[in-house]
Amino acid sequence: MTKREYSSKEIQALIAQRGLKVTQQRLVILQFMLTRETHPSAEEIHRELVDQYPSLSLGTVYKTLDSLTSSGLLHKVFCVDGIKRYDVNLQPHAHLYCTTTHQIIDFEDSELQQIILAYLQDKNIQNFQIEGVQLQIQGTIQNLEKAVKIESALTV
Amino acid sequence: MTKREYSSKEIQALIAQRGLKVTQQRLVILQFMLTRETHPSAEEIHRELVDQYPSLSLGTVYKTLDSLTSSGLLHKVFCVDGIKRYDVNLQPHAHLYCTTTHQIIDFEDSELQQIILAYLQDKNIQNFQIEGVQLQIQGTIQNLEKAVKIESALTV
DNA sequence: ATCGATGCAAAGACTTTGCAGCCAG
DNA sequence: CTGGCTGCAAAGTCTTTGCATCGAT
Repeated sequence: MTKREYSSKEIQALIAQRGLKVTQQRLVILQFMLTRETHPSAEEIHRELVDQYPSLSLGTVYKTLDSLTSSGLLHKVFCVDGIKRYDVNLQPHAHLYCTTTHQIIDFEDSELQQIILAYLQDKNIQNFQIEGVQLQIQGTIQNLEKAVKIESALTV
Repeated sequence: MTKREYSSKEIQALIAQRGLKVTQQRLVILQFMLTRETHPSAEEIHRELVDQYPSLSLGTVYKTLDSLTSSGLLHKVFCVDGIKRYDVNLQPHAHLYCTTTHQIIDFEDSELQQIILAYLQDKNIQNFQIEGVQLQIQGTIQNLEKAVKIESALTV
């Protein structure tokens, strides 16, 4: 599964289009999220970026994740461990959750999203206005060695 | 959507079968969970029970939820709000999550579960052994007054 | 120049832990 | 009895908030 690369210009545009000021912190955090397949928490993001940007504060990471989320650039991920995690949300996708390693990996499949949404719209649930669906597929990663390789290649 | 009633004897048996001591607190908390369609957090459970059982402490609620979860009587629910919630419904089902009130309501639909599982088995995801799926449907409860009525009818 | 964004620190919310005493088995 | 469980309080973790200062537009 490959993510396309985003230039600094493109990332600036994504932020500006939402009416947010294009600050160094927002650029850095959004860029970080765009290069990740995993779904880091605020603390993980801060820990990974603070070496390169020592003045970046944890509070700013939280505030930035909030504003990027309310402007639709990120989504919160639901997760049993009770920690808020974030996901760059450019297309709808499901999550593979490994019950052994607790990793969350993207599973992009627009057909499946379509099927679920179509089914639900057809059902026409009483008194509930659907905004979206999130699917988590629980299981175990089989070929662990290979999976870890993929992971580390992505997180360089 | 109707839940079957459980007698005190049955609830005692559920606890004892797992090798846990049958204490007043565990009885009360499990009974409370069994009568709910929603998925309360530890604090909500405590708030609702403390009037009737004034000595019940919040710490005990947390510990009880932990032991009931590790013995398989409850499940943790995946939830974007970062709060740990628990679920007693042992049949597979989806959750309706209201982004306004943060309520989680069960949505039982075995056909939908079948459709999703069949689709995924057909896809035969590489290096991943599926154990199950969890679907969260995000949106807003429309007819709030009516919804609250349903709610209170269920929780008597 | 303006107003939103940042950094810092303090407060807040949620959860876990430690331990003395209690009670189910 | 006795080992597991409870209640209490303190500590821990994660997140939000308030405010002076800064910087993008």
